[in-house]
Amino acid sequence: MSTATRRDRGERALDTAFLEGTLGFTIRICQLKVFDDFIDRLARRDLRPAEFSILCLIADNPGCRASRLAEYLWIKQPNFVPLVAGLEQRKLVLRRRSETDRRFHDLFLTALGRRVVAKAKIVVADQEQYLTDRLGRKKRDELLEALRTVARLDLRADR
Amino acid sequence: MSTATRRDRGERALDTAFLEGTLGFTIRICQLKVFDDFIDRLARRDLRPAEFSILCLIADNPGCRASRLAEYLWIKQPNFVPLVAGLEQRKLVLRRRSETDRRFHDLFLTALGRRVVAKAKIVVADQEQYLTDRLGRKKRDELLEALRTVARLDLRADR
DNA sequence: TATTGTTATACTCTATAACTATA
DNA sequence: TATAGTTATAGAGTATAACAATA
Repeated sequence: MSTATRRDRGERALDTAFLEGTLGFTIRICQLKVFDDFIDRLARRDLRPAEFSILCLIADNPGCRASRLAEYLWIKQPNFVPLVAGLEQRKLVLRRRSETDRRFHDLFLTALGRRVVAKAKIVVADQEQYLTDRLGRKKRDELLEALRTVARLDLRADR
Repeated sequence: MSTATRRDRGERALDTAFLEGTLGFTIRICQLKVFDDFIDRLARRDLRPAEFSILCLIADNPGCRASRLAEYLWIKQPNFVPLVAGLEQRKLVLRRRSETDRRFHDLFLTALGRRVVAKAKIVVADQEQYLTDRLGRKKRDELLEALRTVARLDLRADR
C-alpha cells in the first residue's frame, strides 16, 4: 500500500465491529500477523515455522517417534514425511529405526541441528520480547494462559 | 486416533514446554482448533471462513469497495476475485461498478445474502458462547482485548 | 503515470487412498 | 488384523507478474 492511508484519502473507515468482537476472527488475524513476522525473521536461517517446531521438539525429546510429533503438531503423517526427510537431508535430524519395534522412526538432532535450533530460538525470543514489551509482562502472561486454556479444549468432540 | 490415549499405552509424554511457552506457537494451535471447529459448523451452510467474513463486512458496509475488504482481510487482490465471483454466482452478493470511479466495484448483499449471513452469525455465536462458557466471561473479554492489541501491532514494520 | 480489478500461473500447505514393512 | 511410515495425488490457500479499463 502507498504511504498515505485510506483515512488520509478521506475514505470512510470499515465497520468491523462484528468480526473484531469474535475470538475466532481475532485469533486468525493475530496468527497471520505473528507468523508473517516470524517467517520473515526465520527466513535468514532457511527455516519454516513447521521445521522450527519439529527441531524444538526433537531437541527436548531425543528419540521421540515421528508419528507422535506429527500428531501433536496437527500435521498429517503423509505431510510430515517430506518435512523430516528435508531436515535429515540438511544434516539437522537423524532418523533411526527403533530396535524394539522396527516400524517406528526415532528422531534425534545432529550436532549441527542443535546449533541451528539454538540460534533459531534466539530469533523467537526476540519476537516474544517484542510482544511482551507492547503488552506488558502481566497481560502477556495472562494472554498466554488464556490461549493455553483454549488450546487444550477439544471443540469439535465436545459438541 | 484410537480411544486409548498414548499415556494409557505407557508412552512418555512429550516435553512441549518451550513451544507452549511462546505466544506464536500457542496462537497457531488455537487458530487451528478454533477454525477446525468453525469450518465444520459452517459446512452445513456451504460457507468457508473467508466467505463468511466477506459477507459480514458487506452486510455492515453496503457499497464498500472490493479492494478495501481484501486489504483488511489480508487477502491478496488476485485471490479475492474468485471468492467474490463465487458469492455473486450464488446470488449472495451484488457487484456494481462505481458511478463516480468506474475502476471500483461496490459490493452489496442480496436479500438472500442477508438471510444467509444472519443464519451463519448464529453458528458463530454458538461457538463464541461455547468458548465464553469454558473461559468465563471476564477471562474471555480480557483474552479478546489482548488479542486485539496484538492484532493492531505492525510487527514487521516496527522492527 | 497510477490504481482497480482481472487472468494466468506457480508454489505451499493440507487432505485422502493405497501401498510396505513390521507387529 | 492393526500400526508407522511412505507414496502418489488432489485440493485449498497464497504468491507474483502482467494485462485491460479507468482515472
